[in-house]
Amino acid sequence: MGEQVFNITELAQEFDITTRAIRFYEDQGLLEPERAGQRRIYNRRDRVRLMLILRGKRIGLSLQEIRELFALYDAAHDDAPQLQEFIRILERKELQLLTQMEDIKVVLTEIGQLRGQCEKALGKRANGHNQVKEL
Amino acid sequence: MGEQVFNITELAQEFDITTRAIRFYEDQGLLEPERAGQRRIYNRRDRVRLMLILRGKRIGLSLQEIRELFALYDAAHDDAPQLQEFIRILERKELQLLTQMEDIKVVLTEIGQLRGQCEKALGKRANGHNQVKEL
DNA sequence: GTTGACGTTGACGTAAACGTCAAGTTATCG
DNA sequence: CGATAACTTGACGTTTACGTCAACGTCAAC
Repeated sequence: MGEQVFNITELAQEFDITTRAIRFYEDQGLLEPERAGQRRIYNRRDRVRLMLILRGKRIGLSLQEIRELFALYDAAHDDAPQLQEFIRILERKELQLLTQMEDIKVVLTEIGQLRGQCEKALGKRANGHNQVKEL
Repeated sequence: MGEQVFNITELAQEFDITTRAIRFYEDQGLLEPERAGQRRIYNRRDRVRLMLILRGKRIGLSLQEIRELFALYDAAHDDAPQLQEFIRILERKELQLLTQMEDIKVVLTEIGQLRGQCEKALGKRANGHNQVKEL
């Protein structure tokens, strides 16, 4: 019943990234897996961290920002000034993300319009709904 | 009645970027302003392009991707295969953007929870004053 | 024992997106 | 006219996020 663990290639395959990337995240202080000798061993918590890293990247955070958030979150539980700082960062991020979502909505709308125009130009019927994968 | 035009520093200030960046976008084929002698003169269409570039960047497009979209959009009006290609690119982007929006929603939710925890830890009341924005 | 798969640590290379000079050009103001 | 500000084109530097070797360790299998 030992905790479930993973090695580096398993994680790399699961998340479709390279082992190099994972080691790089460790260099940057984003992961601290156990070692068995010199081999890295990742537990479920490490795996969650990796997921957070990748999601952070997808929404446009730099590795440094991700590290700062991790660090602040870790430190924040017992230090009031840190908590205040953490809240400020979160609020800034929240505003950025809301802007980003607005941008995305605009672009999605435009994409829809452009696709409509294209299909019209191709003589297709805009038959109500355009199935996204019919090519 | 002459068309409204701008110089490079005006645009830089308006969009809070450097002139270097604007020239760089031109190097990359994203802008082609007129010239008065060697000075660049931007019209409203150039300005719109610049806005599109910046919005593209905000949603995570590379300059190359932005250029491809511009090029395809320009060419797409009179070439059916190009139109098909354009549609494919748009659909791929659409899927990416939907994923990105999902990520953002998740993070916004987490941010809300974290802030709640922090404020609780600080003994504050969630007295409503900081509802940064509603979805 | 050695072969091969897998893992490790450096060290160096690379692409994107600019920043930062340097050195010259043009417009304007007094 | 000269000074100054604003603009120009290179050319090289910088940061981020890895990729790409090279050289070595290790462990099970043959």
